[in-house]
Amino acid sequence: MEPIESAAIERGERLPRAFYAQPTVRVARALLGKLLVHDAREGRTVGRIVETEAYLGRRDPASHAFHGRSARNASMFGPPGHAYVYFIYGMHHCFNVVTRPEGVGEAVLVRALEPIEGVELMRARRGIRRSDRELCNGPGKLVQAMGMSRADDGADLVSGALGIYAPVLDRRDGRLSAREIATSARIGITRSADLPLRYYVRGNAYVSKR
DNA sequence: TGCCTGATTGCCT
DNA sequence: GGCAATCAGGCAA
Repeated sequence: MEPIESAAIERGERLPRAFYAQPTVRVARALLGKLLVHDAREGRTVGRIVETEAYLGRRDPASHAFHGRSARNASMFGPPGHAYVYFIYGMHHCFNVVTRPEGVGEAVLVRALEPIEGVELMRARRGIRRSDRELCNGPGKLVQAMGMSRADDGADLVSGALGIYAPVLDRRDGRLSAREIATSARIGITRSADLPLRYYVRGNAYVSKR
């Protein structure tokens, strides 16, 4: 993946609904290198997705959807291309992208971003003394830095203030080659802890854990 | 660098 | 009642 040249990485096309409806593992890998953009009242923040995890719904014991639909996970069962934002550990939120057709209940957790634009706004939200590397290198951190909240649960990523774009870096539109993507077990779970469903950009300094 | 722990609250096989 | 897809800070080495 190309390094950050400046704050001026050009946004390309916004990802269409069909992108999110694909198999969850494919979406989790394809999201690496894409730009998450949030236009908030205070300003725009943009981060390049460098780490994701796939959660495979009712066939995955580690997924919130494993035991079926509930009030908390309802948006996970909704149409693809919407956000699933949940509250965890009494103080943090995590941001997921809903995949597959409505009713299936699968999603991709976004675990880390490389800050691209609005870095000072991110720093203000996260605490002034933080290095760039500490702004978005974890699922709770990036939600805070991007100014997202539980209010974004269910938000449509295809239209609205929160969206994902394919950057115009080169002819590949930010797509990564297979060898640029590393795979590991998912972080912080106890069930199905051995499954290799975490994906991250190999060698990228903004990933949450090596 | 890496391990351990406290904080804090919504939700429930 | 117990646990959870986390984070930050403290301490030892």
